[in-house]
Amino acid sequence: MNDLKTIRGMPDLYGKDIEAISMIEKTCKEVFLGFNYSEVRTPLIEYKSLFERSVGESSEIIQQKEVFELDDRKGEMLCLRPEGTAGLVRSLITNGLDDEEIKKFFYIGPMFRYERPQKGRKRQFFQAGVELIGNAIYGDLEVIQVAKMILDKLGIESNLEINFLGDNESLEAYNKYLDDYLSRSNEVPEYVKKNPIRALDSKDEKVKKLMSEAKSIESFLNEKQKNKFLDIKNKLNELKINFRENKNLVRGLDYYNGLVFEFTSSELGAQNAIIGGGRYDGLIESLGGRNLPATGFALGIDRLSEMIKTSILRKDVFIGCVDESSVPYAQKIGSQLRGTNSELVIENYLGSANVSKQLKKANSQGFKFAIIVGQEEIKAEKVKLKYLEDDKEDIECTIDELVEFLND
RNA sequence: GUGGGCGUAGCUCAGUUGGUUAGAGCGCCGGUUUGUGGCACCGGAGGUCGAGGGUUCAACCCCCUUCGUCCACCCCA
Repeated sequence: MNDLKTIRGMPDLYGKDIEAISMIEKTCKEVFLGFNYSEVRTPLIEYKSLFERSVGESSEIIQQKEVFELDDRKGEMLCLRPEGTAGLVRSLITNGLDDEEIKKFFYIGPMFRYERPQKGRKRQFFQAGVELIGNAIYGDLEVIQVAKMILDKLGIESNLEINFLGDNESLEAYNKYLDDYLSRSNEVPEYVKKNPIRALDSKDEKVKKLMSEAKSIESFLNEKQKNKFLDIKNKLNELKINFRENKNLVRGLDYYNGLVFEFTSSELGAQNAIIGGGRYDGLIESLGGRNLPATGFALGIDRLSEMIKTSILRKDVFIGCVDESSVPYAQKIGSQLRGTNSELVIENYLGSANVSKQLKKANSQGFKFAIIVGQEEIKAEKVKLKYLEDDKEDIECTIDELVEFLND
């Protein structure tokens, strides 16, 4: 009965939706490769325990059962990956790549979270991300530059927010302080009690009011950490990258520390983060690898795609036919054009509409040129090229001349 | 997991206090035009009214259940 429906939060993507998504993926890939990051493809399914150990027991992803679980028939609990970093770090360790050399990786692909869908939030969604692993000087800055370049290339307006969380010790101390501080009130929601640092970006008015009197995370940083943050801010200014310091910015995954950042957009409603990332210095070691520092970010491809409305596909030549027997000649023209220039988008019309309707189609589908072939053209070994966009005279020429013309 | 809105043609949506044959625009197909587009006109196809149950002489409309979708909480990219 309902086996023809898509399942909740996992729509079919077609038309403009997928146009925008694949264009963004292409742009991401170009930028990643341009910074010499190399691709890693890890499986969509991993042991669930991997995420319990990385993303963290206290994160909502694990807490609220936001992972799609499955049984492997041998009693092992598996799950669809809810994010990309854990799998990538796992593969680094699994394949013995966690040596001292600086490594730059990227990934693009679907992620899955069992959440209630809303604007900018699906159960299957697409992320692209980078991980910069090893003792990289100013690695935080490079990663931000990569993110910024993607947004610039896509022409997307956004705001960059940054914060500095310190190391695992200072984070722990701050969490302890908050726990203690918040326990004064009995109006603190459950999720804040479990992970007190979440009180920082809570939208709950009572929590907000309480937090306005609390100490900031800054007061738990030592001199070295404060200087590190100051240095990063100065360098961002030198790079002319605008940012806003947001002392309430925290990330939901337990492994983050040090510099964290988010690119946000006001166009997207409540789910306004389009890129989020930061440092995760302890993660590799805690998963069983070496003690290597690392930083990275993840980018929400679906969210960006909602900000791109205009069609970006270019269509060049529509080749139609007067009658069935002209089709082979039309296909010969088509394959010659494609053979000399694989960038051209060429439609060989295969339907049976009359010439007038064929031209209407060519026009409404946004082609730049149309060619209609029939017996006259075949006999004369010529083609007539019509301008659909401009009001110019038709061009009559041989196929070779046509190839030459379209390659200019 | 919580709260609220919405499910009628491929798309966007009308549909009266429950009443006979469920509509429009866009798109699609055909024609006006048997070899020439953007416009216009004419015609056509396409619906188990999301699904299941109930109330009723009668349900797209009321009730229950369920699924999907949207918005917010929450979470995060």
